[in-house]
Amino acid sequence: MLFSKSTSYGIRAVLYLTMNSERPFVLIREIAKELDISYYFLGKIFQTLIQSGLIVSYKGPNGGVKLAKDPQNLYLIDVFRALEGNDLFTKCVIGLNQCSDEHPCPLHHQWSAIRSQIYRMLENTSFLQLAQNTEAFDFRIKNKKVEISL
Amino acid sequence: MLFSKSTSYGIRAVLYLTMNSERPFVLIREIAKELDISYYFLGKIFQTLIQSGLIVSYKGPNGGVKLAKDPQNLYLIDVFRALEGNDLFTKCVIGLNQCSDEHPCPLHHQWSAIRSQIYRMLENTSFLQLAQNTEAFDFRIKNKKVEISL
DNA sequence: TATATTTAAGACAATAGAGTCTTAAAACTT
DNA sequence: AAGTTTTAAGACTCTATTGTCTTAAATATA
Repeated sequence: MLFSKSTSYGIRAVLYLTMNSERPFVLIREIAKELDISYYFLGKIFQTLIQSGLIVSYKGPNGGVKLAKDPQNLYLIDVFRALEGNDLFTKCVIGLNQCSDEHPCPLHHQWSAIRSQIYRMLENTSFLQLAQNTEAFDFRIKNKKVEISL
Repeated sequence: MLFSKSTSYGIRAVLYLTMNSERPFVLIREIAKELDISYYFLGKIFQTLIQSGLIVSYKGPNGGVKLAKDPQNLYLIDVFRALEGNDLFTKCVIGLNQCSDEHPCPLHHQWSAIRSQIYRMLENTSFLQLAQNTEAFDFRIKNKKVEISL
């Protein structure tokens, strides 16, 4: 999987905040409920995003979380780096301790090309774009309720 | 990470077998030693590859493992599917239970394009090619020994 | 037949990721 | 000041992956 669960949840949550960026603060509890994510787990994820400086939080009544900056300047790569780290872009695809353009592994060149594309996608996609497209095209951001058959 | 450790080890081991495909059977112990992989763990990985029909094994003296078919017809995607499964190509990139071209998630279209490239790379790269290139260009397939500084 | 070699399979341990809960700290309300 | 709301942080559990070990089964050799 490209994204861990933490990263997937983080991206969806930040997108939710972007789509609600006119509001002062949004409750983590609300985001968790709206996106069908465990409240406790999402709380942990926000701790990381806050420590990374992407999100600002406020305690107490009327508190919650909000974007630390304009969603126009907030990119997928920011959330990815905060939650997933940078290994995808620095480590050898088959796990060798030394692998470079000069001394590549057998998959190095092919993988480098694809990895650059992933990087460009994450680097060039802002949360503002995502939010606008999500609204314009009604993209899905939450799980579909499943019918329980008895 | 694109590949789990099992998949990375599996790819390297199958490549090793391809580069030794003139030999009747190769010991798992030898592969493990040559590639700096735990013998026990590699044994487990070979069990899966054997059950998937990619590898043939033989017990007892002069036994070991070998490719089940010509490396010209053995592709990265085969080992990937056997060890990693097919989730990368079927599941939503941000983990939604329903996500399709008709009802996509916000990253669906961008990710689909990249995912197709990954698929093509895995599908089009045979182990024979990998082995030939590895020999021609002296690609790395094992870890570099690290200097222990006292 | 007895012994050595090698994979097969199951049990087990260690680690990391995912998920839950409790208490503390901060901020507001009354 | 007391109580309520909300995030912060730490402890803890659960699960999957990774890694190790032991025993069984198959094969060859002497």
